[in-house]
Amino acid sequence: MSSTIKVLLAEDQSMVREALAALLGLEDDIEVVAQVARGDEVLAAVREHAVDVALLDIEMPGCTGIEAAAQVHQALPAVKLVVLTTFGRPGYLRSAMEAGADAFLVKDAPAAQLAQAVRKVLAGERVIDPTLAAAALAEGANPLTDREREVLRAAADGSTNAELAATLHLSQGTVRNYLSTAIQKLAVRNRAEAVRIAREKGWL
Amino acid sequence: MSSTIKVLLAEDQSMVREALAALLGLEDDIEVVAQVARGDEVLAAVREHAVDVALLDIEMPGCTGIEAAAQVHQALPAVKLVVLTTFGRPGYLRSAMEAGADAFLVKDAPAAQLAQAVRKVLAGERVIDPTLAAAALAEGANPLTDREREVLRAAADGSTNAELAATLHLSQGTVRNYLSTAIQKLAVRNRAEAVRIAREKGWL
DNA sequence: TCCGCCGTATGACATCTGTCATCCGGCAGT
DNA sequence: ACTGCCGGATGACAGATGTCATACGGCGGA
Repeated sequence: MSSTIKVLLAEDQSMVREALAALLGLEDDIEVVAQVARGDEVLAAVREHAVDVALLDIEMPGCTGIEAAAQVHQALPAVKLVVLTTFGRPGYLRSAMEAGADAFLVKDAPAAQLAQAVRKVLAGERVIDPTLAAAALAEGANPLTDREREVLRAAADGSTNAELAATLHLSQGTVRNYLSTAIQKLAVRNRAEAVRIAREKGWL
Repeated sequence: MSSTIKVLLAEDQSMVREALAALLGLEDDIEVVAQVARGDEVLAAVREHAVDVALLDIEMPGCTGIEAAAQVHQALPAVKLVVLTTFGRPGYLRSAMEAGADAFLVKDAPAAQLAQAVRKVLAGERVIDPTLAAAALAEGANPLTDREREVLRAAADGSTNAELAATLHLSQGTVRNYLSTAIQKLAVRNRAEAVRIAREKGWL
């Protein structure tokens, strides 16, 4: 391999993004050819700059890094995808893998792993934290149905049943039913706990 | 000034911390002499390495960057303090200033501001985002009493009144009273919304 | 000294939430 | 064709939550 690895960085916080760029800039074989701050700008930037590896944060405006990964994976399957996240939520790992990600890193891993991951995915390897992989397998899949998830997500901001019913075009009773089943599936006592647990697991 | 500026970096996510170190390492006049991942390790590290400027993230295990700032400010008032945070919550800015911080930066500001802020605080200047300063002044002070805040914080995880009463050694009725007054002060409808709003404002 | 606020508590009341049984239509698998 | 699950709905009920009036001791300011 003679030429450098072309990397795109997608991360909404400029300071973190540019800091990561500085970090990768220290590596001789890696070049950050593009930076974006929104999920919905990833695909175009990857195309434009003939990127080898895209480094995607999950929490971004526009669309999540996981959705961006899915778009890139479908349009340009040769591009390698590294998903980088603050939260080591097992559900995120699962979704990232289903979206076609080649690596999944949490931001509290040592910085050296970043450049290593870039090189490894380019060599065809997959990079996943074994602890997290175990957790993802242990906890099983998301037990919530689509509707239950939507209602729970809408309830996360403290909306009342009446408001939920209005915004989701459902009857109040139905809202209560969905929340009730979600509460039972998550083995908790009330909607607030349900929201918290679903968030922690990356199921929201 | 002939010698370099000695900086301490406190940030719990290693990847971000080391990336910021790489960023600051590009500056000739700045040297990162210490890195810690916990708030409660800041003071000792500042002492040990004769730090000129401490760069503190707010969200950290052990204690928050704001608490760490207060400790350092009291013990070693000559050390300059830069508070760095993901969330531009006006209440955070207010607390940081009260704790003796010299600069307050949000992570989605341009990376170049970081090194600049380090130099400016050392020159005796204060660095504060004007928009955020305006927001902090506009929203006024935290209207919640100590107890109301504690109860609200304890309620944030979805605990029930009975659980709150038990952990806080209060009667259930008192818990309800505190939550009720907090709900009214924040002009919301229920505890979940109260938690959300208080979080957003940095009052929790 | 008196007023006001805080922390704490009680009781009563209205409303919201969570549970359960039951129902319907649609759709996928066997 | 039958079964099960999903989305959607109703009604009844129990328990949790939010509101209000009221009370008491302590403490700080006018």
